[in-house]
Amino acid sequence: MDSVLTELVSSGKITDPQSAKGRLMRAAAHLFKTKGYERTTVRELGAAVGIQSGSLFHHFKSKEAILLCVMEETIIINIARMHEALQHAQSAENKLLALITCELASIHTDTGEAMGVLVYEWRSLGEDKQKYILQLRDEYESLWLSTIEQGKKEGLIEHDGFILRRLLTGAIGWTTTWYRPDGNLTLNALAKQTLKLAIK
Amino acid sequence: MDSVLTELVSSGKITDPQSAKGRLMRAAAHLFKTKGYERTTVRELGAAVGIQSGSLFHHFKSKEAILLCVMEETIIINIARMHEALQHAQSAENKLLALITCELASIHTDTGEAMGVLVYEWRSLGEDKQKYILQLRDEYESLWLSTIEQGKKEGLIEHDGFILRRLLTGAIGWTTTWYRPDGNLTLNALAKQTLKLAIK
DNA sequence: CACACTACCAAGCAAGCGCTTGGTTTACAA
DNA sequence: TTGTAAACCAAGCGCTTGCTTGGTAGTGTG
Repeated sequence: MDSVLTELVSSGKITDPQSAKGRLMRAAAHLFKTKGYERTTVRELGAAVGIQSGSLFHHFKSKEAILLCVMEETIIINIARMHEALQHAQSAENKLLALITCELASIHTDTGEAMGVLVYEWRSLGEDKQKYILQLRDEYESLWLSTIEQGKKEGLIEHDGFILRRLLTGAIGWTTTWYRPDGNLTLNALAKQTLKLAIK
Repeated sequence: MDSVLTELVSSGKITDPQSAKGRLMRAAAHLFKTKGYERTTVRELGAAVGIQSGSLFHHFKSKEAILLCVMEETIIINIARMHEALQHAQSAENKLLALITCELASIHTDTGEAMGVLVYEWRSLGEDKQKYILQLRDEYESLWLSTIEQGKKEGLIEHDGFILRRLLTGAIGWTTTWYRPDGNLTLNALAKQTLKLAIK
């Protein structure tokens, strides 16, 4: 467990992955990612952690609350990790590479399944919950946009900032469907290839 | 209605959009895209075209069959349109621009909602149906890969072909979440910006 | 020991789901 | 006019869904 994660757990900002609730959330992320939220039943969810379906509602007040919690904590973790990664980079190119690597890692390491849920299942949230998640997302995106702006000032980037970020979001997010970390292509190599899209 | 579409309709390869079945499929694509397949009920589907829910099953043998039909015809249409577009381009750069423009158009014009369904709802298909759709998809992808290979031979492209195509797939597909054709950015301008990612 | 609290189970309710059924209307050809 | 088939309706069946309820075992605290 990395230091960013332990810090978040001990400060109470996210659920301890070791706890019963944490294990439930991991199981939920797995099922929501592989089967989709709507096709996952509370009975499957219960069985995945070895309890009755009704007992879930002792930990969460609804199925939707589980989904929300998974999404919320995933964003919080990855915002924190991105902040951390940015601190070790100075030039725009290094910062951009750090962001790309971070985002790829968020999809292909521990938070991977939850990130998939975040992207594909947000429509299953009620309207007000969607707004809340979108708000967290804006915080995350501002880290990207300010780095890209620095890149434009340094003459590294020609594209419009918003368009470039959105194209990159798609390119990186889509890797969830094809990239496998245990294959020939390392995550860092993929990050470099992706960086090459953005800069000349 | 473009000539490619009329040809496909009159040869019986796809359903006439004017027919009752065609209107139903368009309504289904709209609901599946905006609400998701699982969250769309046959009662809503019926109401959208002004018939009882049970009457749907006169046209399709199941709800899943509607989804499959929407996906199938959408790929067929867009394969045909891409073939057509490639015939008017010679250089790798022009061909690549044609492919990008075509794919963007597929997402943002008449087949747009159905394309969204194709990308986001394939997990709702049974296993054998998924395989069938994947097969059609391979046909579509081979058009991209051969064009990219031509680009590498002409020294236009540095990236690995498979990786580049997949990054572009994501970048283009993601535009469904943010690009609006009625805004300031034209579809052709967006295509050019996207092309700039791929080539030096 | 008594009390409170957390974590859970067993049972099942109300609602909504996809789909079936039997019958009616409409269109058109013989 | 009659026969046939397509298009549709009204009703509802059987099942699954998310969630509730009432109760119980285990654990720590005064």
